[in-house]
Amino acid sequence: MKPIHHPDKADITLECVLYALGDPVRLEIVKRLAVAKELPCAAIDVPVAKSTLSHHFKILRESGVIHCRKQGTQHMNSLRAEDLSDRFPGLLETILEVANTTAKALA
Amino acid sequence: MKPIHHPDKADITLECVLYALGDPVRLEIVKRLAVAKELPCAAIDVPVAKSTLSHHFKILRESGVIHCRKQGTQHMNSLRAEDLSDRFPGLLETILEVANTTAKALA
DNA sequence: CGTTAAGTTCGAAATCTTCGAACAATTAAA
DNA sequence: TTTAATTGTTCGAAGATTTCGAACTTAACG
Repeated sequence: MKPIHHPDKADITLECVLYALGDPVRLEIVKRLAVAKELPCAAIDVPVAKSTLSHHFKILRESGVIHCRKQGTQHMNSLRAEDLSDRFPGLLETILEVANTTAKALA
Repeated sequence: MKPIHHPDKADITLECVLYALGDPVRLEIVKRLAVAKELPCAAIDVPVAKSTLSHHFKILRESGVIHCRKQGTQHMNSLRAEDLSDRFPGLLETILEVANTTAKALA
C-alpha cells in the first residue's frame, strides 16, 4: 500500500493551484469540499468515469489544494484551506466566494 | 482582415479565467500587463515560439482576461481589469497580489 | 514596388485527458 | 474462512491540446 504524496506547504505554487482549479470537475470538487469539510471520492457526483475522477483528485492533491487520508476502502479528502491561506492569503477565499456568487446569480 | 473576438463581460466564466491563468506563460503575460497597462505581443519576453505566444494570447482573449486592439501591425493587449472586477470582484486583484508577493519572497 | 516588422495559420510531433477494463485493498457476508 | 461487495488506482488506447517551425497575411516604410 503506497503512501499518498502531498507537497509541503512551501512547495505549493500559484500556477499549479490555478491550473488545478481551472477545470470544471476539479472546481466543483473544491466547491463541495468547502462546504462538506471531508468527503470520499465517490461522494462527488459528476458525469465522468471513476478513473477520470481519480485522476482529478490526484491533480488536486499534487497541486496542494486538497489533503487525502485513507479510511478503510475510502479516501477522505479535504481542502488544505489553512495551508493555502498561509501561502496565498485570500486566494481560495476569493475564488470560493466568486464561485458561489456567480452560481447563485444563475438561479 | 478578421475582427478580433472578445466575449461579452457577462459571458466570462470563472472556469475559463482560472484555466487561462493556470499556465506559466499566460500568468506571466497577465502580470506584465498589470504593470504596463498595454503591450504588444512581442513585448512579452518568454522562451516560447511566437506561434505559441500567439496561441496563449488567444486563450487569454477568448477567456475574457485581456482585450486586444490592432494598431498598425501590432496587437496592443491590455487587461480587462474593470470587466473582471465587475464580474468577479476581488479575483484578479487577489491573484496579482499573491503572484507578486510570492515572487518577491524568492528574491 | 520590395522590404521589414508583427502576428496568425497550418501541419506534424509531443503531451494530456478520458475512458473502460483489469487490478488492489479493505470490509461485510455466507 | 472463503466469497462477495465497495472504493479507488493503474493500465493501454483513443481523442484532444500544446508546441514548434515554416509559410502566410497585413500594414508601415523607403
